[in-house]
Amino acid sequence: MSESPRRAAILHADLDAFYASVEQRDDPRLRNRPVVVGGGVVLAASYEAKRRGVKTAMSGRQARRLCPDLIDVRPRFEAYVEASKAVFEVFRDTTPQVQGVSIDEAFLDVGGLHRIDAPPVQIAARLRERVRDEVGLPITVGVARTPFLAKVASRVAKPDGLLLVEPDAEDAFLHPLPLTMLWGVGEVTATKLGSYGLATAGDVAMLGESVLVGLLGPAAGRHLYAVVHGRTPERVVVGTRRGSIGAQRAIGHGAHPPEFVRAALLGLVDRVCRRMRTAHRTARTVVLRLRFEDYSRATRSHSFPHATSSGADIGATATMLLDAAGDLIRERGLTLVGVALTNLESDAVVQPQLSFGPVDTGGMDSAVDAVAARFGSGAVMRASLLRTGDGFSAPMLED
DNA sequence: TCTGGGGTCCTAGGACCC
DNA sequence: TCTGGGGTCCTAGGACCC
Repeated sequence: MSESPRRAAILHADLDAFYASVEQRDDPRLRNRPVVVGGGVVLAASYEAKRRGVKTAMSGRQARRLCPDLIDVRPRFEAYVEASKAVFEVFRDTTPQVQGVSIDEAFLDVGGLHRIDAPPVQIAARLRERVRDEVGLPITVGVARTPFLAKVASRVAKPDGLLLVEPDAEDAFLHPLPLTMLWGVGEVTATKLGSYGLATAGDVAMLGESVLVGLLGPAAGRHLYAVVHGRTPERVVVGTRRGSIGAQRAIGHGAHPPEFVRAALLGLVDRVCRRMRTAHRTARTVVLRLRFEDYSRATRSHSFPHATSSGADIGATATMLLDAAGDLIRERGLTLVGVALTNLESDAVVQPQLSFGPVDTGGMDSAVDAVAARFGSGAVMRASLLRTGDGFSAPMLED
């Protein structure tokens, strides 16, 4: 195995203040003005608002206190989905190796584009122009050897920027950065490390891996060690499917009648079941999410022996979990209820399970023949033959 | 400064199996 | 009678991301 060339060929493309930029694009009166999208809570803030201290997830009241001339716009999610699709078309037109991260960002591997006689930075510059011209939105691109470094580069370059991190300048780029600039280091970890006098990536780079593992646990410790030494995976990951589908609803403070909570929960169940069926998925685990007056949280879950998409089963299970959490709810006061479906499977797996067998005592070959005779040779390709006490049985997993 | 609606991944204990 | 190690699944909680 030969050493791969150290080349900055990963782009991280990240739309700036995405929801707010779409609103400013569609309504000229909002341009160059401090704009937030969202009602009670800030979902997105334009850079004019950010410069005044307004941040995502801040309450609307707090935001208006900081910025009295703030313009508050209701979200238009369809418009954002539409804009996202248009931007991702530009991404995929640039390279087939696109790894979506969220509605407004993606990693692009442009290392395999030998036909294009341009270095990755030029491809990145062209991408920015195209998104600006064709979709009308500002986008920042970081270019580096690994997705992680590209992500940090785009963070540093925001807004409306382009930043290349050359492979031989990675430490010089990374080490002066405060820990919170590193993707995956949040408030809790930064505070913990800060209590040991560690403020920058360079500070952490002086520590051994075992020290970090002792501080943060095996996974987080090893990950951060790899991060500060530039040893993060070089490839983008394409073709993964989501692992859970959920919905939740804030129901406000104060007492809520149990029937109200139950109805809200069943409404959420209905929503996630629809989304799941549209995605041709089934779920094996139902998770009830709760949040309380004191902002503490709790989850309750139940797994089925087999995956299902049945709204009736999922609704009954969610209701059962809610009833079982009755004491907790009465003690702490409920402010949010949610449901998530996890352990998702492809719905082909729970197509009618044709059970067949035991078929033979002669061995695998005759079992295969018997299944082929009954269901056609194609079925054998997709059947699992199970050895039983007296031969083989063939549960038909797909039809 | 008290916070909306989506997600991902990791940890840890207990049950259960070999 | 007491004693391993290793693995998987389930449940609950927590950190983090946008």
